[in-house]
Amino acid sequence: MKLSNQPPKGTADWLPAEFKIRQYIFSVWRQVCQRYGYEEYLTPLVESAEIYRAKSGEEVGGKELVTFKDFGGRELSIRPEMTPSVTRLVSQIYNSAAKPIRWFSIANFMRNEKPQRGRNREFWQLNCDIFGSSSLAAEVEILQLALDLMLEFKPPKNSFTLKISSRVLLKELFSKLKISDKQATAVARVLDKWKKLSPGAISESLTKVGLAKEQIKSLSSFMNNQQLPETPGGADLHFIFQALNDLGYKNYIKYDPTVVRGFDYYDGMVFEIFDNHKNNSRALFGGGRYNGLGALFGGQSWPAVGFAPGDETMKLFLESWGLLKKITEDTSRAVYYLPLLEAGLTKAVWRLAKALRQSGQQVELGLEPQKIGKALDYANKKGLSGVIIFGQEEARKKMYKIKNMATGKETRVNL
RNA sequence: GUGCCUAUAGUUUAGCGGUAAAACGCCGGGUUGUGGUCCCGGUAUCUUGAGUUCAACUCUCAAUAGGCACCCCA
Repeated sequence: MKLSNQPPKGTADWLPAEFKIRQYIFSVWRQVCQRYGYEEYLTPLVESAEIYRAKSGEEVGGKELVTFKDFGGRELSIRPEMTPSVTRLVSQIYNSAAKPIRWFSIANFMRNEKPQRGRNREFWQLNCDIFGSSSLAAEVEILQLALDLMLEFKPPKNSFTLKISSRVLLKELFSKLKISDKQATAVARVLDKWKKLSPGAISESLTKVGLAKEQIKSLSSFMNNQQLPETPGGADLHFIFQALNDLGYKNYIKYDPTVVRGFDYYDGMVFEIFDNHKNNSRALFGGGRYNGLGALFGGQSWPAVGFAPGDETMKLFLESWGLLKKITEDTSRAVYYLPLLEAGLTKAVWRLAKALRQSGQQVELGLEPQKIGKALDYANKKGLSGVIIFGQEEARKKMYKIKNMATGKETRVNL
């Protein structure tokens, strides 16, 4: 029987060329986070399945969950998101840790869903969070971090927009309109799709939830108003906008009441970063404040604000705006090729390779005897920066030559 | 879960009812210690199964795989 050499559906192999791209994205992420003083952490690939069932919602914590049973009959899941794991981690150390806690991680996740453009079953995410601060300064920092993560890739002007709103605004509005807590969740779901659904479909859905015409009208005028409402929640957002404007991010940020986000656990500021490219018009990633989750593990709750960009959407953004050319076009490697020009020199060549490596050089060794023409051809195709010529002639003179593949120049080095 | 599209060398694609082309890649040679160019050669049960036909890579149906959109979500 012939086995398929394709990776499982919804997963991807990273050949060296692809690996280079991912490494580039990850290293930019890591650098920017460290610049803000964030510390890196990692949790196990699997967690008890019930953590996700309790928290991640019907799809992500339900049929999209990849689970198996261990020998003790415990049901485990491959993580579909980081938030429950990091919440579990923080709950262990929260009381004794110096606050605020600033953490980030770069990890892979699995969701058993139908793959499509920008969405795979296995994907990687950066997770950034601040735990233990209720100050609006935490919101400002998280948003600034999100902006800097984008800007570090040197995107063109107007290539993306940070859209900000707050769940508090909805809360205030719901209370004013006398919408019950029971209705609130369902109403928020509908509002989340404001731009996708037609006005008719929206009022139909809202009527189904039990809202009166007047209530729907008020909701609609709120959603279409580009001005911040004059409420405590609006004042908080105003403070955030003011701070980001002062820091020079004015051109990238915008108030947008249609940003609601699907997850129920958001209870303060929420935001999404939109790709403005016409081929790729979508939310790249989002996040916000979620203060209530700590209680999941029995303890008290604590303030938290964070976000999580994914590797696939980020790569599409970079590709669309032509920001990966430098990475993909430069195939050169600072590696020397040391061919075996004579079978009799095998041991001497191995010793030379060892010595060069010990001095810090990257050396790729020829495994079988090879003509010098072939060796140069090989180094060329692999994009290696130089070839170390060490044959009978050189051995006799107790020296070797380094040939620079770009310039063709040879340098003699005595052994 | 719903809908649409696609399937030909390693890769990207052409092709016509009469037994397969190109480019690039890879391997070998031209060129036995000096590369990138050039030249020559090699590299395909046309996804699988059934049907229509004298004849199917080409038409029909099914299966399988992949992609895209919805749903959901980052």
